[in-house]
Amino acid sequence: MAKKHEMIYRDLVRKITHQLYQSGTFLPSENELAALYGASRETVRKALGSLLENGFIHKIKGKGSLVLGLDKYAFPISGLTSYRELDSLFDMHTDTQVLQLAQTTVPQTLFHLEADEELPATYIQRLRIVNGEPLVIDNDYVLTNVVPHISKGVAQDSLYRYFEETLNLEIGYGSKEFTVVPATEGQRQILKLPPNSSVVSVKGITHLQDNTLLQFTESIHRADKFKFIEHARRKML
Amino acid sequence: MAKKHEMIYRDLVRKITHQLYQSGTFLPSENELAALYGASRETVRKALGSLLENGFIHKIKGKGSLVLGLDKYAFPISGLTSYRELDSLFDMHTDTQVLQLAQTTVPQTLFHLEADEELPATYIQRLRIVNGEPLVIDNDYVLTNVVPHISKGVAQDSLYRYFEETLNLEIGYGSKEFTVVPATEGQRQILKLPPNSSVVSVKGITHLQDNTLLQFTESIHRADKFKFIEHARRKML
DNA sequence: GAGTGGTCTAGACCACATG
DNA sequence: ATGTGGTCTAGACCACTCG
Repeated sequence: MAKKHEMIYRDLVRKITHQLYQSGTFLPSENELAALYGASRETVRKALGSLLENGFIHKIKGKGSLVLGLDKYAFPISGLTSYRELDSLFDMHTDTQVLQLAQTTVPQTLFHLEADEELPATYIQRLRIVNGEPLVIDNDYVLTNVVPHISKGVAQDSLYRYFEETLNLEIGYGSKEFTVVPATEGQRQILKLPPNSSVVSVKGITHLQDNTLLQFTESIHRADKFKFIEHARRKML
Repeated sequence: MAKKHEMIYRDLVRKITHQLYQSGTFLPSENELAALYGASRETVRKALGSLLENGFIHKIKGKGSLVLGLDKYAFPISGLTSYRELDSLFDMHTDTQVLQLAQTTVPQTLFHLEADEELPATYIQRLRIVNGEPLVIDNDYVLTNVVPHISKGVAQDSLYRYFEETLNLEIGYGSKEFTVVPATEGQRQILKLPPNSSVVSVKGITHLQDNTLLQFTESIHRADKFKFIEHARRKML
């Protein structure tokens, strides 16, 4: 399962992060890379496309692929959504507390569902504690017709690992919506927030590769600790 | 300047939004589309890649390209950053008020610059009023060595239009950082917010195609009106 | 003019889904 | 067995940059 353009992508990421290719310099040309990796130019270009998407390089026509990475004006990291995903990259002494685990249905108003829909689901509420501070409340609704049962041990560990490694479900795509809302009384208590605090609500819907609806999520983040960074290219469409 | 894969992309977007291809159904196969548009399959695939990126379709191996768009569980719109970009898509009775326009240097602490750097820039502060409500304060610092002068008329209209159409500058790429912070006294007054309000700060850096640093921006959004939606595919890298 | 990235092609083989 | 998308190739022509 080793796709060539992914191998090239990973190798280039490694060489950039290890500064074998330094920021401010140009990568070898596409033809040179093709020769280097024994690949066609289009395949190299696929790898470079991934580097572009993730903010590692910027391409300049007629000149080459400029390494960005550690540019002095660049913001720290690209494409991460809050601490939940930060945890997996850095060591942050993260703890997870399972607060609730029960059978219910997906709350209709929260996710803009039609009034008459009843979607049976396992409700999991978890508190994410980073460096001793309660930072995030994850509220997950996992549809029962896809995942019949979820144990406390699985909730404590990782839902995604359970889905992918044990159940062999393949995550496909999803959408997320970020808004800032006043904290509810319950959220204030759990996150130990002062009165009139705001939280960042990240609502998400996740589908499997085969388009099956899997999961609804609302993550409640302490607003003062929330950060989202995005790298964008000018879209010419 | 009509790139084939863009033409195909635009045509497919049109047909999806006009429901000639309805959500829940599959697009014609890649081979059929190639024949339809008189293009090679790889070119069609480039167009489909754009549709994928923008959340219009989901591809399933062995089956086809599933149209999403108006799926009943999908969130409304993908890839937009708040009202600033919403305005350009919908008619929203938007007004812009130029509050300040002056020569300064880019504030060092705000954008994590090194202490000894002095970047001369034109500072523009603008208030965005949507449907009579003051929603966003845009603070732009446009580097003087790239754009020597900006008139009030230009600030009132659109900086980007001026950069691209009049000065023929090509926007390349940028990064954005979203955080939630307490409103300053000045922001509270301008946005007419109650005490102890929070705002969403979107800090951005914009580069030109040739990698020249163009602009620093901090947009201050009313937190209760801010929304950001993202479509994500499972990344297999 | 030589080198670069941007686009496009016509073919090939594979893994997967479906009947 | 057929059709689908996923990957890869070897070549072509273009627009751009730079000496």
